[in-house]
Amino acid sequence: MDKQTVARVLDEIATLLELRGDEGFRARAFRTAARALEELEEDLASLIARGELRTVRGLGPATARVVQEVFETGTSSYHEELRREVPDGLLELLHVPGLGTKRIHTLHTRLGIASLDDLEQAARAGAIAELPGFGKRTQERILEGIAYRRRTAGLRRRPEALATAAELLAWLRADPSVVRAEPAGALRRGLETVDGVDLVAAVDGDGQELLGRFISLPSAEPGERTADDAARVRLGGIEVRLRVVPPEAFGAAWLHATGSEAHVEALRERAAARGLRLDADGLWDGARRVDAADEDGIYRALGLDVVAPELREGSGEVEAAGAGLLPRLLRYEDLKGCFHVHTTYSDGRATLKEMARAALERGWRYLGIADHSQAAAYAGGLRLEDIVRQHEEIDAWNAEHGDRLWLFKGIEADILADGRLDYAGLEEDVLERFDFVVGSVHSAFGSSQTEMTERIVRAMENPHLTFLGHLTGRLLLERDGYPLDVEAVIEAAAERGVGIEINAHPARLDLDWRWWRAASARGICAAINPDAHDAAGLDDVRYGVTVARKGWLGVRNVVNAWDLEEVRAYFAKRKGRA
DNA sequence: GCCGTTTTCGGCCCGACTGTTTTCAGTCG
Ligand SMILES: [Zn+2]
Repeated sequence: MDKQTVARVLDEIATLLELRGDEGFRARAFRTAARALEELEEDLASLIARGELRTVRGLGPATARVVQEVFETGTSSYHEELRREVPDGLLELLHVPGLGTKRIHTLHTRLGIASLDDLEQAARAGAIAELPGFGKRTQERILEGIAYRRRTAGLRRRPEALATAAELLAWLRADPSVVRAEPAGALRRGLETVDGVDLVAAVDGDGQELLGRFISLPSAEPGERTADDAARVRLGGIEVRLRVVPPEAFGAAWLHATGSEAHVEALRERAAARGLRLDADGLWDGARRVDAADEDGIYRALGLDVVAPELREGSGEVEAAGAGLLPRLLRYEDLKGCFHVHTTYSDGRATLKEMARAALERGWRYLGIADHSQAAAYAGGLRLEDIVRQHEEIDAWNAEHGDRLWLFKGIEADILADGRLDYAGLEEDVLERFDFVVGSVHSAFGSSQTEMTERIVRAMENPHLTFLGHLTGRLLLERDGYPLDVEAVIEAAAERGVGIEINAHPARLDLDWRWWRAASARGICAAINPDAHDAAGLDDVRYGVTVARKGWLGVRNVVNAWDLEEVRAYFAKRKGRA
């Protein structure tokens, strides 16, 4: 039982207390305890073994009891009691933008609302606007939030989908009848969200027995057969679709299950033009199977370079593959570091040195620290004295370890409502002290598209700005980004030589891959930034690499795939305009 | 619920923004 898990229970207790309408400071105490646990330098197990839990500042009798119980048994009776008391539906309502625990409590007690359906009914009937503290606008926002929730209900983000795929692939590959099993569909193409997990297995025999066991997996809800050679189950709320084929048909089956439809259609046309026929079972010359047990063989038989799964979106990749014009795509191994990493100086959960060591472990040559700026007060944004302290620590690190891992001094500066960068109004040129500046919008999401676009374009007028951070502000499956004329921003960024971040957090993946061909064509550089708040978060750059590949990007387009000296030169050139 | 003592209970709490108000509660990053 790790401290993160225990902290999550404490956080949920706090949320449940708030939903129940308890006095706010009690809930706060549980949240404080959760943070205290996260920031614990020491191992939780040894602390408990020594009976010193209570010595941790922020843990008192009640919270320490919960920690101890969760650590020993995996659950907390207090937590479970609250779960029984508070309707499950109330937790779901927290995902509706504009609704927090207080308002949900009010909705529950005044209108008996305990689910998304209840909420929708009440909003449609106009009952919510009548409540004190609520109004017409709030009611509208609630309906918008419900619609978004409904629209995205069957979708999953990549980490969850990949974990489900891995679990079932392991199960398939352990089966003696399975020759080969692979993921396919949108997951394999690297889409930011998927409506399910597609798997293809090559099997000895007809696979009927395997499909039978697949739909009655003990860990899944009972599934169903969808065709002679296919079935689907739901596992942890995710739909998993499996097709089984004989080994000689695997290449074509995998290709079809991977898609996209547009890509496969383009391949079919290409086959037809060569007098061949491509279907989900093979590539055919009349009745004769063209040898294509693997995908590569099919592409080659069609006179094409192999198209990486990420590019198979029907956007000219087949023509490019025929002309030998496919880009050499970025790989994870190309990365030499990354920027936009948080530490305990602001809201990170790992210290600067822990993050630096984690970067070393990954074989990186440099790391860009970028904590929050002072406007992000809640996130512990850096005040001027914090900046000085952090820069001293970075200088000391570089003096000692800079030959192995160089730390760049960066900051995630808020783009304020008027388009100024945080710190920009001060007498001394604070932003000048940094090697790079990531500019991000964290407030005033409600403005119009014109205002938001002007605000971000204005931020780019500050010559210190190096990268635009999570440009559209979207949170996948939580909310759309704010309204923004991305094309205009790209145009302005190109003119001013500002780079754009591929925020690699799996809930952001922002700027989206769909923009990157246009952006790179205008010479805009990408930075694959993990926005990491702990060491494990650094590995999110892998999701960012997928986005870059979907955007047809290669090493030259991605700043953190460059050598240390090149990055230094890039930053210096940006600063030179100041 | 936890802290910190002014040892027995009062104070805790980041600030901008929004929508609801007509001075502020609630949400959010
Ligand atoms: Zn941010």
